[in-house]
Amino acid sequence: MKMTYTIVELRDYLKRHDIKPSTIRIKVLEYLLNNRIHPTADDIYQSLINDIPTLSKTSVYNTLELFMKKGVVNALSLKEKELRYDINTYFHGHFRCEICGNVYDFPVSEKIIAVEELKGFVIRNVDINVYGICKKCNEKIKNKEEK
Amino acid sequence: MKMTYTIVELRDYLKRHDIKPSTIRIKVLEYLLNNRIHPTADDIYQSLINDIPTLSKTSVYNTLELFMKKGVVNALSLKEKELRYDINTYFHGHFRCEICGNVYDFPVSEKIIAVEELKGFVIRNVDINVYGICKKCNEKIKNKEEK
DNA sequence: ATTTAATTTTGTATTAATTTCAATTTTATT
DNA sequence: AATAAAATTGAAATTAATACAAAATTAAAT
Repeated sequence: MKMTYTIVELRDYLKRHDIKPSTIRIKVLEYLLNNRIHPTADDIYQSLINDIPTLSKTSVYNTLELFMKKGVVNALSLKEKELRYDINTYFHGHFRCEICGNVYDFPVSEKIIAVEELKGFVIRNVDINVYGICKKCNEKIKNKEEK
Repeated sequence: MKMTYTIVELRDYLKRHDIKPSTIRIKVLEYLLNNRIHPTADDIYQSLINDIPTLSKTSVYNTLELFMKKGVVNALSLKEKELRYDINTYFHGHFRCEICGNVYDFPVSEKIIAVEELKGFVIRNVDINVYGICKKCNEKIKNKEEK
């Protein structure tokens, strides 16, 4: 894992979001900031269990729940069994490749929800989820066909 | 339930989608066409169990799985435990009210995914999911505050 | 510093939607 | 009617997520 953030930075990040910085919370935050792969709770757990041998899954869930409430992460519901978590809370879309399973970010205009039919509706959250085959996997398929 | 479709129409609808029209499939299709509430598998099961007392949940899941494969329905993943199913396969967005739980449709331009970052990507499906408070629930809240 | 209170973390048990799969039933074919 | 193919059932398994009480840690108060 890349070590891009100091403990002080991580603590401050949490404090700014009104979260008391415990060891677990700092580690989960560090993982999310350094691994922008839209991980599942289990991804995070598996990665941290080496560092914190006493870590429980419940703690990971608790932490993510708190992070969501405080606006640190967003949950992604991508037609999979497991939820994924995204530390990038800026407005953007997600593309999940049906072959490799990777999730890509892409920019979207917020204007798309400025429609007559939603006047009077209070909008809290917008998810743009696209499913298909990513560029890499598509090129692999093309190469095979050409041989 | 509104009776808007004849058996012949339902059978033809399935046949056109390359699905052999069994009783269960006709009933599930009829329910989906007449109840455009984005139902869960359980909603469908609970509604049909009166008509077909021997119906099993597995059959509902099997039918929905087949319908998805054949492009009759789309599954909605709205950050709930259960998946919902939508017989309207035209491009549109979904708004789920966090208070009443209702899911509303709204129009979206397909252009939103015409971005540079997705060039070379094969797009199979697009979900636009919006979360918040619907007009009705919002007006109720406003009225309470005014009293 | 020690006691007390508050918070966080853990671990086990539970929940519930979905899946698996073999057995049964129904439908279609010869 | 017999046989083959397809659809349906029901029970068991799976598994992500939740609930919650006990344990551990941290913070506050004396």
